[in-house]
Amino acid sequence: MKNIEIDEELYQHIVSNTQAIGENASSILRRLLKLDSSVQQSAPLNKNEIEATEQASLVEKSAADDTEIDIVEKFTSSGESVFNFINKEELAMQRGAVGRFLLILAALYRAHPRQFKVVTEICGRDRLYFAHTEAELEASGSSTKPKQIPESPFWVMTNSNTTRKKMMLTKAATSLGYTQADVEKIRELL
Amino acid sequence: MKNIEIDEELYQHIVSNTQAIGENASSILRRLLKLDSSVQQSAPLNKNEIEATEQASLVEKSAADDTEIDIVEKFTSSGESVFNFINKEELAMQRGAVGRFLLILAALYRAHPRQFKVVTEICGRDRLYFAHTEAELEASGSSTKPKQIPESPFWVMTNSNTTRKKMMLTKAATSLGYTQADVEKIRELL
DNA sequence: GATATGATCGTAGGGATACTTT
DNA sequence: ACAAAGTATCCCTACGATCATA
Repeated sequence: MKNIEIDEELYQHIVSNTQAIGENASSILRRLLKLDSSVQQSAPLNKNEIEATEQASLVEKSAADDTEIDIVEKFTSSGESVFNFINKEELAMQRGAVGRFLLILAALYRAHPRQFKVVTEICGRDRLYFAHTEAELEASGSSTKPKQIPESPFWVMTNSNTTRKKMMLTKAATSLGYTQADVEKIRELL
Repeated sequence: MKNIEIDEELYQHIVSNTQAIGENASSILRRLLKLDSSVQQSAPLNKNEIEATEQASLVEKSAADDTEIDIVEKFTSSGESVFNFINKEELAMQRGAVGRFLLILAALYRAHPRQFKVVTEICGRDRLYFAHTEAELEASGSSTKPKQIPESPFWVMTNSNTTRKKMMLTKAATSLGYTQADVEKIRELL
């Protein structure tokens, strides 16, 4: 993802062409510029079709990268990489970074429920970032805004800027054994 | 100045259209979007809007006050009711009533794109509740908080309590020809 | 300084409720 | 004066950039 700076008026023009809740700038601009979008969002695909498509492209991409064959095979054979638990549309629908953050973490947990506890070691100078209880996080700082990772017994600290949330994701994915390339992909989901 | 986040590929597309050393993003985008560099033009109609407009005028000409028969025929022949466009999980995921409200309206629009314009007649004492543009709603009151109904050319007024939002849904569903029982089901989705 | 981390506080959305109009 | 209907203010919560601190 890249950030560009544009003037107020142009910004309003883009915003006024939003066609879906939570639609991002890229999607709007691609429509306005009549560029192909990688994901066709208006097509009435059902869930199975979407999943099939996403998995296909995932395998394709990973298979092309021969330095990481071992890990790729492990993930794809067990079917347990985060990418199998990520729903792009659900992500896109989130109002802010916190929603996406939690969704990505939930996917990581679902893919690695047993190893997930290693993320517990990721923390700041004083503050804990991940824990099993809300209270632990609250006790480690002020206004940590703990949130439960959906469908998991873990909690995360949420009071940080987006940069730090990305860093947290990066560390978590790395701890769980993802390759540099996949870590990057995960980070960019936020 | 505003910052927007766009994907890598789109960024490259924009960069590759630079026409002067040091040209900024706004300037490039304005050229690509064919926007005047001094005065904001009104947003060009998108495909949906154009289609809706054409369809609307057709309906107007052919069936001015026989809307109901039209609808009944549509139900029985095509079997396209809102319930085919409602995704319960998506609904449940919404943070507040506004999100659900918009999703339900979007489903109603998808099920009845041609007849949907009848909802335009639903309004309060001064405020318009539904319209084709944000500006119309804004002009009809203060802080009306207009929101676009996703994937549709319609906008709704959003600054009301939940009770009124339910009422709006009830009226909309009724106008579109749903039975008392189905109207009730739709209302309760919110 | 320079860097890393913390957490305050400005901003925006949501919608109940107090207020206004009929 | 009272009620009903409708409006929009304003309080609350969430988010996360930015400034404070180590």
